Amino acid sequence: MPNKKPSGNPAPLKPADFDEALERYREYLKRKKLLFTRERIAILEEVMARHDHFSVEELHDSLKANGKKVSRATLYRNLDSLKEAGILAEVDLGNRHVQYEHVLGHRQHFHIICEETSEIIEDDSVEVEKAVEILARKHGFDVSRIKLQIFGTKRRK
Amino acid sequence: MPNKKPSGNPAPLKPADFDEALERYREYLKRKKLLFTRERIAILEEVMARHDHFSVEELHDSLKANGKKVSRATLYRNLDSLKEAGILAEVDLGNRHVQYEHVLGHRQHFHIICEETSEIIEDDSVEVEKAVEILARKHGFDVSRIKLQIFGTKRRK
DNA sequence: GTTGCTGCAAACCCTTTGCATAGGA
DNA sequence: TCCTATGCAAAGGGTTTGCAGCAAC
Repeated sequence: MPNKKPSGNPAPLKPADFDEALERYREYLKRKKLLFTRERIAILEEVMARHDHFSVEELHDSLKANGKKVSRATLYRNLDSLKEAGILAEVDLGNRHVQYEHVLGHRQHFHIICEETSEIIEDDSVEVEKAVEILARKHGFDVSRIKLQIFGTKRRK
Repeated sequence: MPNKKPSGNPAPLKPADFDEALERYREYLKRKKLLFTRERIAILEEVMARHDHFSVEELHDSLKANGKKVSRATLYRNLDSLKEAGILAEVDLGNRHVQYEHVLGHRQHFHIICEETSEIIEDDSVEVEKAVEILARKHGFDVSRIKLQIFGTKRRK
């Protein structure tokens, strides 16, 4: 099933978010004793510039389109560090492809996926968060990340 | 990260569940004008007999171990129909491998995943379900399936 | 008997890896 | 300069597909 652009209430990305991401990534790299390379910055820029869900291939394409030459191998080698740094997250949209979205500058949000049209809505809910928190506590867990996909169909009036 | 067996409050599987699954699958196949083959039944048996999370490879192994020869190709070709019939579901345990669990005979449940030990706990929560329902309604959605993964770490006392 | 399903093996696609070279610190 | 990161191309692993034979109905 094809993917549509998400809609709903995504939190806006402030211009300062790239700087924050850069700072965070720089600290992460230093902490892990990894180098601050031109390719890593290019990938970070591209990740922060995209506000949709994208595959590795699409990220590779948009890097190329913007004149930033980064090989696929390098891309793959660096995605995990962006995840670990809390900048990037994998999303499951029910379509068997690994897709990503940047997470810095966006509120926690969940995905509501229409099984008929593949429309994707993003939204958050304090009530869901609270209920999840209570469920986790019950088992002695401290929550670090919630992945929620709601599959269903949109009612037409 | 390796996988441990899930624990928590999984609903028990009644002996009648296989019959129910068989009936449901038979109806599904008839409706879709697909044949009721020996291989399809063997796969269904194996899927219903396993109460853990399993990969396609593991399912193939246990079929073989039980003397049911089904080729990998046939296995792959039929998993989608089991999903569509509402008997099987994919689960995301954060480990980049596609895994399955049978869903018939089990209550809806969520996965709580420890990021340190990979321990997996399964449990449900009416409160979470209600909050999700409300979130979906807000966008005009009828919910058909909820996938929830809670990542965190288990507190040690 | 007809049509769809299965098994095999090859093809495919996405991701990872080995190695020589380039480039941060 | 030292050592890590990159690019390339090849390897790897999981999944899909074409085709000939086989099994449901």
